Amino acid sequence: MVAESDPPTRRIPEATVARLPLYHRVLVDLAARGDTTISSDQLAIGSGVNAAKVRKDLSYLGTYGTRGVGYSADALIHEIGRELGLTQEWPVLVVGAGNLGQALVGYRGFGARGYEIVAIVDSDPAKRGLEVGGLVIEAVDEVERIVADRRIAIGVIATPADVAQEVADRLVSAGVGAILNFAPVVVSVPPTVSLRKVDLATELQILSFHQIHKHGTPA
Amino acid sequence: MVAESDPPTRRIPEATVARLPLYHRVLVDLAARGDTTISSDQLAIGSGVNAAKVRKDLSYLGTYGTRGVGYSADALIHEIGRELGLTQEWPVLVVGAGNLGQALVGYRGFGARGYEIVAIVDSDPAKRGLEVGGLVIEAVDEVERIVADRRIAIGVIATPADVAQEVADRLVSAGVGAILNFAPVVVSVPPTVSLRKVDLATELQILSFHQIHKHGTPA
DNA sequence: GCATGTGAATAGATTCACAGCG
DNA sequence: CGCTGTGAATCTATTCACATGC
Repeated sequence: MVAESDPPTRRIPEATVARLPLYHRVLVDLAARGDTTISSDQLAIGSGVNAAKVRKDLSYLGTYGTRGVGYSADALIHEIGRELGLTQEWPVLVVGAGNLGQALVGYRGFGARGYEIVAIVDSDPAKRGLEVGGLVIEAVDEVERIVADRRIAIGVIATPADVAQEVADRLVSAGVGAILNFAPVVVSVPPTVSLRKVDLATELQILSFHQIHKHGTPA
Repeated sequence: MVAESDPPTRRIPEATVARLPLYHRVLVDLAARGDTTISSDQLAIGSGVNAAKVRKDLSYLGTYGTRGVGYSADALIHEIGRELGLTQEWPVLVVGAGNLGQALVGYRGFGARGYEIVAIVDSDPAKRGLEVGGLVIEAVDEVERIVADRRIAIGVIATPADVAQEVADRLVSAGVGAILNFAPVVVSVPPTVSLRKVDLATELQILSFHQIHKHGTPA
């Protein structure tokens, strides 16, 4: 006989990964209201996705539900949190202390615990030494030191587009393993580095596309 | 014989729509450098996607390329711009004048022309009348008037999560047809309204997921 | 009985590979 | 000959529908 020891941890599809943070948030909310058991239907309603999808997504994590009953809120919160890395601290470095960079620093909590911005740098010498949201703006030259000293794994690019690639290169060679890019330009990084993009202009353009193409084509 | 009049405008897949802004930006950049003809390979390199995908995407718009040559930069820029609605003005209303709302207003140009923030409102009476980025913060009660007077089609939610749904409802009933939601919560809107979400915490969590699951599972 | 968990079916997106045409 | 445009193949994601087990 073949012993089936630990749950073989199936590979989690990317689309599922993108929904886990959502589920986590909804679960925390429901648990805060006192719900201790949560059905896929409740989770589906709270997160705006189909219940079958919820179940399929959660099945990739293992078997945390009870048939006829639902999922244990605590167990699921714990498990999703573990997968997402919410059990550890993720100090974040922001590059670029313009409008956006400063807002990010001011955005205390960042909507989620564990992701604290611990440093912000800018290439403009005039900005150096200024305080923003409790942090002192440092020089870009300090990136390597900051990443090493503070064990930074995630860098945020909040610079103008034209320097974004060079900033990305610098973050990567300083040892950052993940980058969140707000600059409206495609940056490339080695395959070992994770990269995500947040692009306001793109979002607005997608919205106006849909406005224009509302079912009966308007004027 | 059957006359085939205008290009039957195939339905553009959502994944393609999301890439059109990217192509547009790359094309504008290349055209600014003097390139008048652009191949799918060049576009692919500039936008970081596969060349076959570029061609397939562009084929949904119609036939704008010349075999053996490439695409006319001007023609493509014009056509993509038309699809995305870049030929018209899209006045934007921001709800919430906290850190993020103020940064958005200050983010002049918004990375793209045509999407100008023309008003910002906040529920806090103490903020009313303050100027931010050339705009005076108005009361939330003014939303209906502002949307009607300024012909606002796109609303941006930059409030805390707990009021996001009520803000969304208000924007919808005021007549806004598209919403960009920055609050870390799922809001629902009628199917006639387009909705997109930008969620910093989610992005960071996806990044840390990938950090943790870097091929050889680390400690 | 009831809600999970999951194979099977379907839909959607990406990639391949090459015919078609300037 | 080179690059577009596109059917066909593949891969990924979603949805269905029901067997499974508390």
